[in-house]
Amino acid sequence: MLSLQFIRDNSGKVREAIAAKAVTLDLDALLALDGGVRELKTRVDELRRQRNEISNGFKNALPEERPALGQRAKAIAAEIAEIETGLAGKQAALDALLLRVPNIPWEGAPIGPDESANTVVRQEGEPPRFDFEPRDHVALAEINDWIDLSRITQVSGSRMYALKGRLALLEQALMLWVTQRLAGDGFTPITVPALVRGQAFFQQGHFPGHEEETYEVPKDELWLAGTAEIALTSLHSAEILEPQQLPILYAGYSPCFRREAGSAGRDVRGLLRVHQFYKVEQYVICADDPEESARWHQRLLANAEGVLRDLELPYQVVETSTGDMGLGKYRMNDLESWVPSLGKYRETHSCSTLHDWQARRANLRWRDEERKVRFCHTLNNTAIASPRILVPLLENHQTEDGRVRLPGALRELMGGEYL
RNA sequence: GGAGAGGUGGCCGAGUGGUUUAAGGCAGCGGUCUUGAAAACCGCCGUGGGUUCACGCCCACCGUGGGUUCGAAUCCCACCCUCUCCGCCA
Repeated sequence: MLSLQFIRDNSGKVREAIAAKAVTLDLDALLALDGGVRELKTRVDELRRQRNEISNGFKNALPEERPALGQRAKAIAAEIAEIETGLAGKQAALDALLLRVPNIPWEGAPIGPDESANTVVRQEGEPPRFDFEPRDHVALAEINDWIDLSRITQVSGSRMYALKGRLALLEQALMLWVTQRLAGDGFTPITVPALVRGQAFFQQGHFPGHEEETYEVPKDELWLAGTAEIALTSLHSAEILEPQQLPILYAGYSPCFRREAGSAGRDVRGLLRVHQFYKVEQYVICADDPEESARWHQRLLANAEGVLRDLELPYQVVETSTGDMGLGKYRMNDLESWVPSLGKYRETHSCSTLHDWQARRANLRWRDEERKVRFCHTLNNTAIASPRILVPLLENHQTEDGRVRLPGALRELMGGEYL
């Protein structure tokens, strides 16, 4: 969400953002509604003032004057009610449009309609060259009895999986390993619910628009979040934070649920795209200083790169295009890890700066040094998400005999050189 | 699932129809005093919106939405939420 004031004053910029992000939104209709709402509000406020004046004088009026005063107040109240009916409609329409106004993207973001416009910033590490026929992660896991992909479908359907043995252990070890390194870096480990209210999705920015991708539990009016970001954004909603509370750094762990409704037929094999997974998310609430949030963006990115480096995975940093970054984002960098069986890099991390777009929705504010109330900035990035990370991890580190050699950083945790 | 209690400003806590943004206290900010600090004393201290060059003025907000009334934090109705106890339970 952007402020109406900003939209009014910068309609050109907003128009460019709407085009760059390929959003369907009639800005002129929005501005017209805004004008209408303000005009009606001004009239209603003036009528209210008149009514209040009468009410306040009522007690001191002579008894014989009171009926006439009452009549006038009632007439004004009727007029107010009539205007308010129109006002409510306009306001609701305006609010609905306002939720669809995109954030202004970073000037350096490639402009384009979708991921085809994304650019690779740099690549780190060398994709491995195997002197044998490498297996994909499903084959590797099956050889080692680390996975059940077929039986589990009778329990839960497609895009479900069961990890077993050392691989099940590895998943939990990875979560702990990543959480501990973030905790050592000043992030507060926090475990949050995946079941959240619809309101939290609106605050985070996923709703309206992405309900189809989200599991709903209608009986309890709850939804299953696809990321801890939903709960973490909502956690401090409507708060006014003191300067000394900022920045807030979280390493949020949660199960994540995604319907993958729009991705039928894509990545159906294995662990790449599943309905339920587990994730440690880096989350930052900081002051609304673009330079400061830019620094946090780099820090979140560096943290994620550190994880990939220590997992000894080749990866590339992607500058996400305007059309691919989503409505609320200012800047987005994906990290894509090398997946040998596909012969390409696949997204394992996604780092986003939202400026105050999300904080406005969540009504998340802070009081600056001059005691002025301002919206915060929020950022987030994956720290690790499993089982997706297991795909490059298994495939890049496989040996000819079907084993998986662990990166040095995990050997102590897993008690051995091999998984 | 059953029963009860309660939702007032950053926090605690008064307030049951009339200028109530709302007593009082705590916290915070500024000042006096002090070598400094503490204490004491004095002052300031909610959010959003509209309007104004500005000082300011106006409107709304006491969980939410309706209703009664000239006038609602206060009365009525519905709903939501939180807490406690019991039951069930990882």
